[in-house]
Amino acid sequence: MPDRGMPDSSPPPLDFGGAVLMVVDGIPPGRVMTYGDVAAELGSRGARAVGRVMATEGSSVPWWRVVRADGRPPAGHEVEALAHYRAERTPLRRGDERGVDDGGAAGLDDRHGPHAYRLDLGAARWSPS
DNA sequence: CAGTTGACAGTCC
DNA sequence: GGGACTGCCAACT
Repeated sequence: MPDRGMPDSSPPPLDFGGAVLMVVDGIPPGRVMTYGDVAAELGSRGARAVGRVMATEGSSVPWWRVVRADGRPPAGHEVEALAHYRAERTPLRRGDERGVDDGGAAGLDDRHGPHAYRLDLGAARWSPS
């Protein structure tokens, strides 16, 4: 058998990114997972590597369900993620929940920054099992 | 082939 | 409770 003149130039069907997308896609609505948890699920500790995948192929998965260990959504998408959290009833920690309906510009109106809201990981953290 | 970057995490002050 | 430094892993230049 003759050799393999063709150095298979086809990429593997399931690489690191594929596994990440699969885990993220397995996160149910109303729940969130930290980058570290996703990486740990893959047997890796490259939390940053997971974030990198989300930045490239994340457009194909509910990226808003993947948040940081601080309880903050991905950088540059805080506002976009907030819209999804409110729609999915994800446990948020805005200092004090006063009803989803604040009646006005509240929600994006923060005194500490453009978006100082945080997720309640203690209640929204989900583990695949 | 090596250095740099990046949608992070964990620990110390 | 928040800010700064270091560590890790994968992809890009």
